[in-house]
Amino acid sequence: MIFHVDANSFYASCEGLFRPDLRGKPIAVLSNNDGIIIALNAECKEAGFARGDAYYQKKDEMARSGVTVFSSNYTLYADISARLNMLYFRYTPDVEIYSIDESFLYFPSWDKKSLAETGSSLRERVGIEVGIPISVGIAPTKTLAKLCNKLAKKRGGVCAWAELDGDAELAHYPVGDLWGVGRSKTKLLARHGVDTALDLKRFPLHRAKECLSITGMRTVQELNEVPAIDRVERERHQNICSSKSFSRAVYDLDEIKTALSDYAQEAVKRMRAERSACRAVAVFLSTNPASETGEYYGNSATAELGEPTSFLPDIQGTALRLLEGIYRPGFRYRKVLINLIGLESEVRAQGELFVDDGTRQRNDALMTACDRINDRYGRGTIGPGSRRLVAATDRDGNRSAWVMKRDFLSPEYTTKLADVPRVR
DNA sequence: TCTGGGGTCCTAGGACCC
DNA sequence: TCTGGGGTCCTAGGACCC
Repeated sequence: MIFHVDANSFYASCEGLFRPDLRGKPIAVLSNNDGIIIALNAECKEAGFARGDAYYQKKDEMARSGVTVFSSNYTLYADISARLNMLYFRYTPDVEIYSIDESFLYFPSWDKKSLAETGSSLRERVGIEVGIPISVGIAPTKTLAKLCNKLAKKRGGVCAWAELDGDAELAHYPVGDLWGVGRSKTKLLARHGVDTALDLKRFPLHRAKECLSITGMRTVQELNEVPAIDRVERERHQNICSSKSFSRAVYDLDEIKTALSDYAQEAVKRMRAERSACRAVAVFLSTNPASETGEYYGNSATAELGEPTSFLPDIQGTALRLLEGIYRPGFRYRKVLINLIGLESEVRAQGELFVDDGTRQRNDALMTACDRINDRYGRGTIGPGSRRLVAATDRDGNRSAWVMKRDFLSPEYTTKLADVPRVR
């Protein structure tokens, strides 16, 4: 049996955790650059706000409704996520961490009663030890467990498939709300007369494969209680990408280069943390696609590296060269992205013939030293000489466009000594 | 002025292999 | 009337996820 465990309004719950003064009051968390609402608690939803709302449009209304607004604090959310999973591992060694706020827990099939009890106990323990509200869905397949979880949110936090009249529930469940059925599949299914989860459960397998491909067929199997979706348990990522929108339009190549250098350093740091090396680098540059003023321009370029590498100067140099190739003067650029592609184990990577191991070792030692300095004195303290063509703030202290806007950032309560809350 | 960031999987088609 | 059979690897683009 599978438990699907999901934290409710996770980012908003994390922010509320250290602010008991906000209990029962609306909370919203904003995206990078304080652009849109990406998480809101129940009180905030009740006040009429929704995920995806642009902050600058709702700002005044939110202030009137007494909403407390936070910028994204991923350091905090990642730490709380780790605490949740540590607790899940006490219940079963078999935990698949699916996202920052969702995990699948695998249990041997005990009798139904003790499973639902286990779900309630888990919820209670998490409430006491981590302080974040969670929901638990229990079913024989991942798709059904996720469905039960959605039902659980309205039914006391725990919902077991075995205790439901399955077909009756599926008949009320819109097919588009199922895991793995997005907008385009919903549209396509409607043409075949499939509107509810029950319709899809009864959809013939061979036809499902024809019109929905293998993934859609698996969804049909899972609705019929046949496990078909594998776990994703990967030692390392296949790609690592880093990107941020600028806080306003940027025209200047040097400014974009500075941002790209920063993202390259960030991506390489993450790659080195899992001891991987990449085979290729891709860069994407674009103006704001949503903008009604100004012409849209977006372009990307990819380059293979000589050998799989995690050496920042090589990766960054390649990225900057790619950027120069796709940059066109005169556009109002809003975003640049770097993607490290074809990741493999650094140890196993096939080396280039004429690069000697001494060079590799020196490069690695250099990168390790840089990582340590940046960990200790802050991101961007040291890096390749080509970065920081444009300073983070100008002479008057104005923030440069490539520096993220985060006006409502909460403290790093759990990961920075100076930010640990004081109690009396 | 201002609308997020980071991923995975699948498919089709081309290049190439013996 | 007729052109072999059976593969792998790679890439771009689409769909989907949180």
